[in-house]
Amino acid sequence: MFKKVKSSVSFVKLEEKILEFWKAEKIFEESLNLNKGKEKFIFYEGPPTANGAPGVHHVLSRIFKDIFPRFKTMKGYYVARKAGWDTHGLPVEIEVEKKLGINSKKEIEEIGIEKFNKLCRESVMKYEDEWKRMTERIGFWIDLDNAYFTFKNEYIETIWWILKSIWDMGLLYEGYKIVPYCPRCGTALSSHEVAQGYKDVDDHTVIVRFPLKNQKNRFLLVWTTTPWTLISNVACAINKNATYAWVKYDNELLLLDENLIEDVFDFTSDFKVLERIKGSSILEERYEPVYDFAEGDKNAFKIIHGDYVSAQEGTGIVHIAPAFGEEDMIVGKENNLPVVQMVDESGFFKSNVEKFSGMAINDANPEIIKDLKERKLLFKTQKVTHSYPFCWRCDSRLIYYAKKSWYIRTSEIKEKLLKSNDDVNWYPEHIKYGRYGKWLDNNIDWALTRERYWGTPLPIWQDDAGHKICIGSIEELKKLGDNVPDDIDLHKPYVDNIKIKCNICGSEMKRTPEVIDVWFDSGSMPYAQYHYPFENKELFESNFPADFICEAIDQTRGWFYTLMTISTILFEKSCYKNVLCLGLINDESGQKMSKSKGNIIKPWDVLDNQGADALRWYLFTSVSPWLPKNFSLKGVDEVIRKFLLTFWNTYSFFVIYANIDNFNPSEYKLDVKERCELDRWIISELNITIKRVNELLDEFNVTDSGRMIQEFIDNLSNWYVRRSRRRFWKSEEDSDKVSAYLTLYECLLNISKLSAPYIPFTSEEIYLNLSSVLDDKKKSVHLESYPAAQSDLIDYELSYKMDTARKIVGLGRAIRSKTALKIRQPLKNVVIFTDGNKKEEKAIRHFKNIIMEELNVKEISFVDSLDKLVSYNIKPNLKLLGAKYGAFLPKIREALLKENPLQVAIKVKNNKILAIVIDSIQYEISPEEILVESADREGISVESDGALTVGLNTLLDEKLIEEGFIRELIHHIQNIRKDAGFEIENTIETQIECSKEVQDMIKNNMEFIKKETLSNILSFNPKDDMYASSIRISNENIKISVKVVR
RNA sequence: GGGCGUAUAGCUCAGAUGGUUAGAGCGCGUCCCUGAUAAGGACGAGGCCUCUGGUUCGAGUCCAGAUACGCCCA
Repeated sequence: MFKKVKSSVSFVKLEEKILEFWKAEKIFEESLNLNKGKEKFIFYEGPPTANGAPGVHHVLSRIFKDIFPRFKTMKGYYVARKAGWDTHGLPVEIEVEKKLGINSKKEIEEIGIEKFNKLCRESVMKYEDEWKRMTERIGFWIDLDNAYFTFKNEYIETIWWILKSIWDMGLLYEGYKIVPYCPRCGTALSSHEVAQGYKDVDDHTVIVRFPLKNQKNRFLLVWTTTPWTLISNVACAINKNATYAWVKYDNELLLLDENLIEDVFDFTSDFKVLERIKGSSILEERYEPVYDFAEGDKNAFKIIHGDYVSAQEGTGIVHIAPAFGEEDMIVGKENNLPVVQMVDESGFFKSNVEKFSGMAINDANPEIIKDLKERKLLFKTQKVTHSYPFCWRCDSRLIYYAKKSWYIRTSEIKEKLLKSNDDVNWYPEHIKYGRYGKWLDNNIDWALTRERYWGTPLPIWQDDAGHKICIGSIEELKKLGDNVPDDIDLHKPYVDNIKIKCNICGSEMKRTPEVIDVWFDSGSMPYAQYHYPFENKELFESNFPADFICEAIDQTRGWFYTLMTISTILFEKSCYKNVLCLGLINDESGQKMSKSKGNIIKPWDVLDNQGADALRWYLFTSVSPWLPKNFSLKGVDEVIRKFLLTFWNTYSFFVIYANIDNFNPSEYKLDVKERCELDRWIISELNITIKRVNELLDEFNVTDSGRMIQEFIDNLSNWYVRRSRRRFWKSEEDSDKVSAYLTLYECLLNISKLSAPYIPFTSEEIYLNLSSVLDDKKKSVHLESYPAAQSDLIDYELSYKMDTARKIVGLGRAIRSKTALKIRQPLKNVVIFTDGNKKEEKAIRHFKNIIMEELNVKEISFVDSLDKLVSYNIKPNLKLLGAKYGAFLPKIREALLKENPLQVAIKVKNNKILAIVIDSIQYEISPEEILVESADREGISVESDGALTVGLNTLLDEKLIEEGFIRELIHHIQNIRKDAGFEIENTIETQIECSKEVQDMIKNNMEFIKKETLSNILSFNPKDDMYASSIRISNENIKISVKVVR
């Protein structure tokens, strides 16, 4: 029979046992083999970095990456799941720097790149074990043994092939752009790093007077927060659509945005607006440079237009230094402005900046302000507080700095990218043309290179004459390069040692020193994971594009973008069709989890105490995946209590009774149509659930489908099983009992399959036990087919009827609660008013037995008018009538109270005017002047929900009281049995000591009591060897003794 | 500063296409029920559905604006 089930269960232990089972029986491998050769569902794993410990947010993405492959596998698809690891980049380098106790490029180069990169390689998989352990423990099925690693030669070779393709298309170029740069560390930072370091600081902003060329006493008022950048000034930007004003002040004419006059001249009233002009009218005007390092460039020092210039702050005239600002660089390019770079890579002014030569730029600000003041060019300085980025490692101010680096001309393929995006389904949808679409719309070229060490080297060699060649494979490198070792490691410094002879001029070409952005590594995974096109051509082609990818929402600008960009360049389409975005995880109070706040929840704390299924279910169902989650351990506990345990206990109930009855479901067959209505109802509910869950999962909707399963479990446990309990208890085996067993069995078995992708452990345990009696059982629930709904078993009308019956029961129980009449006390009847709703009435009649049983009443009846349930009191609205009739009010009141309350109430209800006659004079009383209160009729108590009203007859006669008393007595005997520790199936002897009256009542109900309490003997002679307990029912003292008999 | 999202009970969340009295779970209080259950049921307290305008016979829902928070980007 079934394996014995304890109702107390440790999910953590259970899961560990299942993990061993999966491993021993190679269930994952088998689930793959099962569908080999069948239609594929293609999943791409976005590679995590394993040089840090995994957090809860990693669990989140990994379980969402798990559930769909599991679901699709059960639907018969072949779902390959190749793991991958992101292994390059600054995070790895920083980890090693920390270990070495250094933090600058200079120190790295002193140690030697060879040694440094060796340490990087070693540190990359530092937390691999913990990642593997976590991955397995949460039940994420992925092929870790054949994972791709971005640092492997084969992987890099594919990237080289991609880069060469891009090079051949003419989309790879070297440019001069602005990067966030830490002068102390000598390196550009990634945007992610910059975002970490914003701080609010007080800065001096300055307004400087720029003299217009050949126009005496006319000045531009130019605003900047970084005076040191004035050294590199080459232009001033205005907005051509804005209106500017010439303001007379101190015998000079100053130009600024008309909307900012008040702000700028707030220190004086001694100014006068002379003229207003359109911005466009002064475009191209020349001015005298404040600092001239443009070396006579013809285009420098004029007024240009900048879209972004606004009247928000400053003067509406912005100084342009293309070397130190991205927007400056862009407008600089548009206007052919020179880039004047007067700052070296360590953040010091170069030697030819006479007055400030060798000065650190941040120290130079006061000096420059002083200089401007002396030269009478300073108009005003002001303090402002704004947020500014600092280096998160060394806390020095970052600068935006023009550097040479390599770019992919993605702006040129923007239209293609937009088209690729059109074909992608985003979850949630708004990302598609919102955050992501807008990002594509504003596409700028991809800054590809980093001047770092541990990364994929850019495969471009060049000579002094600027001739360049891009290498696309190891073979090509060996062919063209000098002395390339057979086992060349494609990383720095080895690859840097290779020289190539230029085929144009014959001189020596050296590799450009940069490595590439790690995001290019991960964006290349569709190809590089299979070493395409050098190997596995067919394998790649049959696994492209992906049906499904899933990562956190911050990847819109990361992996989601780089994947799509590379595939669009190579194949003119997106390499993924469906993408699910996940929200961030905060702590319980909505705070970001961070080390400094100490509010980090470690996955193991949850996994070791509450278990993986509880965590999975919590993350799946608590809130839509893309919304931020406030993680709460209490929430996980609630999952255990409300869902897992309810499921488990229903299952345990079934197994306990099936074992007692030796019931083997595989030996019976009973068509659902021949089962009783309650059974057909729950089977219908089951199929509705199966249908909806399938539909929702096809739309990648985990949350709603999970909630549906939970609701079904609740219905199964708290209505179906509760209603059916007696059917399982009864000793004879008839078709009703068989029907009950089969129905509950089918529900549980189906739910174990339906829930398998969500809670792979618990579902496995339940499935294995329940299916053990079947001929066509599978070795694991995960090798089963996913349940498909049988639409002929769905009966929506029955659902409606049951809902209605349950509504009545709810109202009836409310009345009992209100009137303090226990359910055990039988009542005469329940009376229902449906206000003419025939459908509702039909439903109630249909389930009247259930209603009567649940409410413990003898009869059920309907009334066609509410008056039969409720009586009315009417009262004059004294506030209104008083104002109207004043002293005559008492007479009105007297007359009103003589009226028939019911008829008045009906009039008021129908909004009709009531006419009353006092002393032959007719008075008209409007409905709002009368207050109607409904009250319970004598002996009847009501509750209503909308138009539906339920009344319970609360009058008790002697017979009902006796019956209630007996039920109460039985209840107590049952409790005493339980206290005495008897088994459920034990038969007992019961002895009762009580008054004569109670004895009479017991004698009247002897057989019933004996049957209910499984008492063979029931009499009034207590003995010493029995378990005894004294109770009190309705002021009667009763002593009950019990013992087991054979 | 820009883009996107979110805002409903103390907490976590539901509330197609506008339509009676805005719901559930947790927590709290008071009862009730219980021979699968660590459970279940009833009642109660607790809601300017963030705010301000607008559209409409009617707005939590649609529109505009504001505010706060989050994410992304400057």
